[in-house]
Amino acid sequence: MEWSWPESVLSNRERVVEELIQGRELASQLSKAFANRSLVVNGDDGGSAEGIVNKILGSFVNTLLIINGKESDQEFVSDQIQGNSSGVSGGSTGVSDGRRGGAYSSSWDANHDHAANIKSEDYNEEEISCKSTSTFKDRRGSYKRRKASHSWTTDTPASNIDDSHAWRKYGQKVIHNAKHPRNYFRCTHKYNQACKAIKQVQQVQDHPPVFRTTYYGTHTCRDYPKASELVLDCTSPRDSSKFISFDNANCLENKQEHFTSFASSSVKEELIVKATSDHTVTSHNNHSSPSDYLLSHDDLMAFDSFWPMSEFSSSIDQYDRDDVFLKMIAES
DNA sequence: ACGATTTGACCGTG
DNA sequence: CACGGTCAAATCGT
Repeated sequence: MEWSWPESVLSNRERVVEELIQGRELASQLSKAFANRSLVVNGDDGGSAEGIVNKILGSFVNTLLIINGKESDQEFVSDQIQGNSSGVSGGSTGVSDGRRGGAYSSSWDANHDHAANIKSEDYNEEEISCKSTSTFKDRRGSYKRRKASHSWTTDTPASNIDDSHAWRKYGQKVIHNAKHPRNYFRCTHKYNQACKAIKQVQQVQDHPPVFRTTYYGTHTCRDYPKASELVLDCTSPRDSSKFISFDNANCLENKQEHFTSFASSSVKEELIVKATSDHTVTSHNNHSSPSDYLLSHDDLMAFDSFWPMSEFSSSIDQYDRDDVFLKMIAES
């Protein structure tokens, strides 16, 4: 039952999701930057609120470009980003091309060789179902080595930073030329909710201890305290122009309690964030229909659930998202 | 008893 | 063939 829709359709679809997720993560960083003034990103200015805002804008511009099929037009990209960011931040350096500064490489360069990187994300549904067959035991250790799926890295002084997700360790490996072993974690809900999120934690420095956590994949599970309550509802569900609201002061104001409580509980120590998103989306899922080029409900749910401690929540009612996306794409 | 962790085996990739 | 990512039986912790 293999469907073989054009890969570009699927890759674009997934890339849109990844771009949105990245934007959301950046938004969370921004909130942390506000909550914890000491946040540093990768040693450059990317940790400033302004820098993060620019990256967020770049991420969402990417999304629109992917949808429009204009992502290869780098002049267009630069114009869009710089124009937008200057309007918001009062004229900054804008979003870099992702290589400069090493933080959050953007999709338009990361995806030039996208077709060559079409590999399976480990544990797509096909593989899971395959493993439940008679070959389950025989395929022990079988996997597709991850190449460059959406990932980001944080450096922390402790290995057990609370990122508000439930992780389960599934492996530890001595890494060549590394002093410390690498630890592998998957989401606790990998099986009961088919959550694909994993992370790797490795100590990269002794004194002071620095633990590098690399996240792969996105949480599609819903295992965080009343996340739905964090979905801001201060705009009309039908107001698609505020689909993702980063500048809605009312929202932040109304949810200030949530904001501060999350920030204070999750940022316990000075957090040094090194963002190195190697932003190539990989997938060879072929079971989607062409209409899935528009984000599916699951994708949107995944996006919405991805960042549990994000104070910047989608202000859209979940039941209206498909409509909103249709409208957004049409408007773009 | 049950879930989490440990750890050696397995296997794909480069 | 070395390396690194994952599996799963054994073990541990509550």
